[in-house]
Amino acid sequence: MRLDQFDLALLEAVQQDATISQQDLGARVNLSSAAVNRRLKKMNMHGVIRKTVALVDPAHLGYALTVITEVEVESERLDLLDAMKRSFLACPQVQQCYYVAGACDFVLVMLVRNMEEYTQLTRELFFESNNVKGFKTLVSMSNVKVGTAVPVGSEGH
Amino acid sequence: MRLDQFDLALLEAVQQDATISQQDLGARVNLSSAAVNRRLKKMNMHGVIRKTVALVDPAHLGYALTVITEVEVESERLDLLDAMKRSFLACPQVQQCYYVAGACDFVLVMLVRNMEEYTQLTRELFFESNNVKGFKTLVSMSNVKVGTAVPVGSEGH
DNA sequence: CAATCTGATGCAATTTCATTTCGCTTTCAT
DNA sequence: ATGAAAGCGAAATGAAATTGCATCAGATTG
Repeated sequence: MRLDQFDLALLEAVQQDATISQQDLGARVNLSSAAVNRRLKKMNMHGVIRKTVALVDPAHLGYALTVITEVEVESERLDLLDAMKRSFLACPQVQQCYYVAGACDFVLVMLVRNMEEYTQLTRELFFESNNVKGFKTLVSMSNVKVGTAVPVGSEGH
Repeated sequence: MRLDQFDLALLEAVQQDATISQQDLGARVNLSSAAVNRRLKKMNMHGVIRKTVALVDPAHLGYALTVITEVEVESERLDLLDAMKRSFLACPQVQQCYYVAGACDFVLVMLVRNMEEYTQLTRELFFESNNVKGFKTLVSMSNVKVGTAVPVGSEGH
């Protein structure tokens, strides 16, 4: 799908705040609300906008700790990796999981209430997997930036 | 702010999809649309819901690569750390930045179009900082999970 | 124990917003 | 030129959010 300057401006706006009315969006980018509606609908259908969600403050739900874990696997057999991926996907505390090339194999970003919850999770996710050679835990002292906005400025793809 | 079962159910729902109408939400949790409206407004005001945003697919904007960088700093002087934090915050490609205890000092999750863009960013963010002892780059081969939903089930805080 | 205060509810009226329709303009390839 | 395709704005329609109001349950107090 081809995106013009209007689309990009809309994306930039709704990435910051999806509650702005289409009228206001139109005023901001110089378009009628009908045009805004059509463009947003199209971008939703084409998957440019994956979804629109409420971002909840973890602290208010008791999730005070962000922990980053680097996991090294024993075997790279595909079925074993898939099983691990599935267990990470299924775990609500796992906010993000990347399968990476480099020193380790998986990087996880997790949200936990306290260290006990984390150690409990390591048991479930790592020890019981039988395919984890080792893991390194990094505890976040400060979540400097936790953003969701994809850069939109500069050139198109 | 105290959250009851209704609030939690609402949070769970709007974390998945913030476009559901308040009527439908009400039907789902057994509440009138007015009550849903009031509860959502309250949670917005109290910061339980930080914001509601559209999640954009990076690939559609040409951001094909996710890179994780572990940065080790030279000095932990507060003013120097703050300067670094600010430069990370200001960089749109930096999706997340954590200041961590452990082997390294910062963990960054970045979104870039290609490796060139990344090496360019390392120049701006790391080499020009004069406070980076070294950094390790992990390239994501598979973004297994990139979620935003804070766990809501189980016990309250 | 009764009075009262608080916070939250549902209903219904109102207002705001999203969505569709329609006629018009532009672009581009015939 | 000409017709098809794409996109626009204004206005009509339909849906949703918001608010006023009467009410109710639970806690607090005299």
